[in-house]
Amino acid sequence: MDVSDPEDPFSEMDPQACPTAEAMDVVGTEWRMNVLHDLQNGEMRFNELKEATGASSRTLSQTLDALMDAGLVDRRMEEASPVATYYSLTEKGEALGPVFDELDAWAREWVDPDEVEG
Amino acid sequence: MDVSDPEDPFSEMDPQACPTAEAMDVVGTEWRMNVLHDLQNGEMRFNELKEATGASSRTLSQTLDALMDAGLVDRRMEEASPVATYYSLTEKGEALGPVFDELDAWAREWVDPDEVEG
DNA sequence: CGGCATCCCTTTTGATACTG
DNA sequence: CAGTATCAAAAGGGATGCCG
Repeated sequence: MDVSDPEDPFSEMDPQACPTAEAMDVVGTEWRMNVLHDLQNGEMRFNELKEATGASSRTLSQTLDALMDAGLVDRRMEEASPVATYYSLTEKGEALGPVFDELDAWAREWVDPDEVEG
Repeated sequence: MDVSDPEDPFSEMDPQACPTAEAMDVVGTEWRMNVLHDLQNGEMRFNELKEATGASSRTLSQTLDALMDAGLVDRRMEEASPVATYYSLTEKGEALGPVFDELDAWAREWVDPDEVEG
């Protein structure tokens, strides 16, 4: 009479069950994907990312927090007066490049701006 | 004093600006990615997806709705008595295969179950 | 400039119940 | 089995103000 069904392979979606599930847990939000995508072009400052993604400072801040926490993004701060912060991909983050490349290819092939049919 | 800054290249993130942005708009949620990923292995029934993804019937229903709306998923219903519905990827949906392949590869390479360092 | 705190509204999601 | 409807809780996200 255990709570969890013994027949069930993974009672409640253990992310461990499938690495891809873990991956989606980390990358699976639009904000995170957008930031990651934008950073593929190299390091960017907070406000640059803010404008590029359209996120509010609060949202961007949280997103970057999550990404740094996941080890996908690195922060570099300059000790200057107005403070300059630069965000960039870690090796782990850059390793996602191929994923975005494929997504990009897919988008260009299947997501047409006007659903062109002619 | 207009609300939108004339200097701003794309006042409010036109998805059209970048096809990839569009793509992320369509695939960029964990539920959608999970369903899409699960369907890569072939057609599945509603309840199978429900158990596989851990989504509630309401959530799964909405997710499938969005995916069908985006033309990524197809529905096939059998006119039997208890009603059997099967969901599968459309050509457009299957075209996302490489994306998941890459994501999978990345996950296996960078997302270790125990963060193994040995 | 970077980013945290607060207020508050919107969206998402889960339970639960009900229908064909 | 495959959903839909309803309700209430939780998370997400924007606006604004403030501080280092």
